[in-house]
Amino acid sequence: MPESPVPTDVRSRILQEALHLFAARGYDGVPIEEIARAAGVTRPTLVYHFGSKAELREKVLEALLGRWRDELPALLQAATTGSDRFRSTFDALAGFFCADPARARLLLREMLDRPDEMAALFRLHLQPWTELVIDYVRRGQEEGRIRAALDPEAYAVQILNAMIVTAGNGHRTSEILRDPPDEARQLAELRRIARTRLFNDRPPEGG
Amino acid sequence: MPESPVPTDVRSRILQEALHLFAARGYDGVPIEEIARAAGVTRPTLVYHFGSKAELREKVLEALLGRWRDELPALLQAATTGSDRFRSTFDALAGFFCADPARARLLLREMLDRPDEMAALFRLHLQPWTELVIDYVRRGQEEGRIRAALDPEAYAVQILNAMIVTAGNGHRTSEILRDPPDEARQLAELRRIARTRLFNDRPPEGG
DNA sequence: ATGTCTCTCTACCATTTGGTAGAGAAGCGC
DNA sequence: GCGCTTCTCTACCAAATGGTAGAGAGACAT
Repeated sequence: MPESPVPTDVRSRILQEALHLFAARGYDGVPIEEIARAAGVTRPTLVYHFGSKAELREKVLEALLGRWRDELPALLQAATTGSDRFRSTFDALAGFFCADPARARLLLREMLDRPDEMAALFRLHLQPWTELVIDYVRRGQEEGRIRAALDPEAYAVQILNAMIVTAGNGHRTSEILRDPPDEARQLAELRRIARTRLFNDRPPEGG
Repeated sequence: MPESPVPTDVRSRILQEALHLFAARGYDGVPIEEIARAAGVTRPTLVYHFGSKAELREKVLEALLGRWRDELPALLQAATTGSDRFRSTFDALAGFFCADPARARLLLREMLDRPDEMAALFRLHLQPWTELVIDYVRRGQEEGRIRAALDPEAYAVQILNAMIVTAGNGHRTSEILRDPPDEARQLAELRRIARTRLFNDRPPEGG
């Protein structure tokens, strides 16, 4: 169970508890009183620091996207040095969300609750990186390494979506089945799905 | 915009409005007063018919899963008669959710809000069908038509998840990009992703 | 010591919300 | 007509919730 250490700073503690509670039960499902209690303070202290529940929501989201934005470059750069660039990139991205499933769950919830604002935030923080990936795919297509019939934008959205859902809901969503695959199996298959669709011809299959 | 016709029956009207409002803003985000108003009655009338907000939630979910369960057999059977069984099955399943995106969104929300109860309901209503699909994949693997390295359970969960997310959030979630693909493009690419991963060797690519 | 700034608390308030009580209307068998 | 059931309403209530007021404690510079 990947749990972050408890920060000493009050604001950080509130942000962290809010992230986990909002992710678990949704913005409307969690009274700020409960967030404050989890952070070891009272409600007025919370609103003193954040002004209102709505502003707390913004700050939680901003912190999450900010961390993503700050870690993405390092992740993607590290992904260029390994022997299997596809795998490195995939695992780095998946690792970010699996490090704390609450991140993925909060993103899912916010995309459902406020799709427009979320789209704007995504564009603001992440557009350069998504375009970088898409350009990379396009180049691969010109060079013949990547399937020509692949739709780069749709492919990227699909794989990213699948990753977020799996990271956020992985161990739960699969319990439809008699022998439900665990998160690791799901991520491994997702990686194979993504890889098989991506590259033009790959001798049998690895991981 | 796929909109269902307004039922004359009060209970059905309430159920339909509840489905759409819960899907749009979540169970905790919608007062039953608003649902009642949308259905053209007052709050006490709603609770007269459904007992409580929680029971209304159950009935909405039950109606959704029930309809799915009732339509699935016909869909899957129709899928066995076409020339391209994979495409028929995929499109039939996608069509069910795209007919009203609120269905997919409600499922997503409920999986986030109450994963355990949802897993139980899924098992109850849908397990036979999922197992049928998985057995079909296993047989295909034995016959060599389907990739041996494919994890049937994980594959099924991944594709189903992706379909639900795309149907529920398709036109929104992709707005990260400068040139966002519409839902049709996303579903088409998802179908190619699923097909490419599934079959062992398929001359170039179709749809 | 004194004033100021930061932070936290207790006590309070207004609104929203789910649910209930009880009355009234409409249909129906008799 | 009369009683019974079904359905809907207005009026009301109690609890939960977001937010405010104002006091007090501590740090710190002067």
